[in-house]
Amino acid sequence: MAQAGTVDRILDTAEVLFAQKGFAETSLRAITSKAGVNLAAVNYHFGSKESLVQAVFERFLTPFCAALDAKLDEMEASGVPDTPENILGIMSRLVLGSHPEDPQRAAIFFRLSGQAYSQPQGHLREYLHQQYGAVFRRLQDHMQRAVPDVPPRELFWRVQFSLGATIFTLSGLESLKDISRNDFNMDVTEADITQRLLPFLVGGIKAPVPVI
Amino acid sequence: MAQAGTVDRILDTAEVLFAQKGFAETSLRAITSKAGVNLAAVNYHFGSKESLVQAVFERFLTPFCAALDAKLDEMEASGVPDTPENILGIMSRLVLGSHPEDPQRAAIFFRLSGQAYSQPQGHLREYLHQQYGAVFRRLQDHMQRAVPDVPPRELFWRVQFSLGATIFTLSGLESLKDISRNDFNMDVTEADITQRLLPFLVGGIKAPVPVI
DNA sequence: CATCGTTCAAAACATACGTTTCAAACATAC
DNA sequence: GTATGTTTGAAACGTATGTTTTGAACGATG
Repeated sequence: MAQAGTVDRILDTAEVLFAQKGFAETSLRAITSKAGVNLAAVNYHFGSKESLVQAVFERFLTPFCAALDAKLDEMEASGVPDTPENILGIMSRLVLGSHPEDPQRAAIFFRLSGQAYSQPQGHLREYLHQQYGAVFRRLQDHMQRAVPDVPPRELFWRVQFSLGATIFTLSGLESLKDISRNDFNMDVTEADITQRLLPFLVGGIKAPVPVI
Repeated sequence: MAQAGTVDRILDTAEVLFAQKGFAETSLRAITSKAGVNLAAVNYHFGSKESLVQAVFERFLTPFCAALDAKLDEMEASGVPDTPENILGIMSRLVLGSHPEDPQRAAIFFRLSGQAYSQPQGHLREYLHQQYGAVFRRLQDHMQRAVPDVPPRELFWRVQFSLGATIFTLSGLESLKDISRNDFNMDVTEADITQRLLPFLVGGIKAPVPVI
């Protein structure tokens, strides 16, 4: 099992480079040379570059969704009420605390998610939605109980808006950090942003529904 | 000036293909062959592929920002009060109505914006921010007057969140249309989304600021 | 009509990419 | 120790890319 080192080194390097430069802009040669493995190793272990991309996402999302499921179980068991604040709080604590040993990991997570969502063809997006749609729907159900006055169809879009605001902001955080440093003399971290995001999202989700 | 036809055919085709498949995934050969011009025409008229990308954005954003500036002038002159609803309403009407002869144009606009923002290296993002930062700041000033209780630094991020929710959602609208059709038996248009977006964004921007 | 700057077309160029090949190194089982 | 299946290493393959070159066609100017 000496190849385990190879496979993990490829995944570790690929996830960083994909987040930094995008999928198309990251060559297998860049990955393998930085990982210190042979060029052919990717095709040998993963079959193709596209499968590598999927593998990177699986290694990220499978544990994350499992943890989210567990947290939701815990929430239901302990009788914590369904409120937007509680649900979004669970999410943000999970994301920020998922890899406490490596704080940059959360940033990578969001950059990768942003890449996947803005991928024009969207086949990765659909793959993710079908692979992890169950957890997403469970989250949406809890949110529905939190704001029963918002019609389900309206809430669906509001959750999408929330996703957008979150991923979009945290995925492009590097540029925004510079702007905020120049314009407001303010240094900012991922945790700061999520703290500011929470009331914004709650306000949006609880907003009155216009009568059309 | 017979080349005007060539230049515009290139821009027309490039903007569609870029929106459909992304920058890196769209080759100059795909553009030129679909546009019915010679391969060398891009490098002759624009210098390089990267300059083509910038030219596509300039042709989009320069008139848009000019129109936005005019609308803000008009708003200030007519004494319409600064409220989040009014400001965001101007934006959405502007985006949706900017090319009434081609309703798909708005979708292309957002897909391109999403591409630019999620571009990992972010050099396009910075270019846009420095090129059109003035209008952005003006918009932000109006919003500040609309919600004077929100501290400027907080508002900066809330505007970013709003941008994220908007661009992110409307940039990936094709996939979301399918989901919403399957899960809610609901057909949806760009105008529908912006109508749902407005109260969400207003709720987020006006949300109470937590005491930290 | 001749000339000059501009635009177009076809071809070639150099390079980078994902992938495949094949033999050597390795680990494991008999 | 030999044989077998697995993993690595170096090289090559085929292809697609952005870019450059060269010369012809065109249109205005003198």
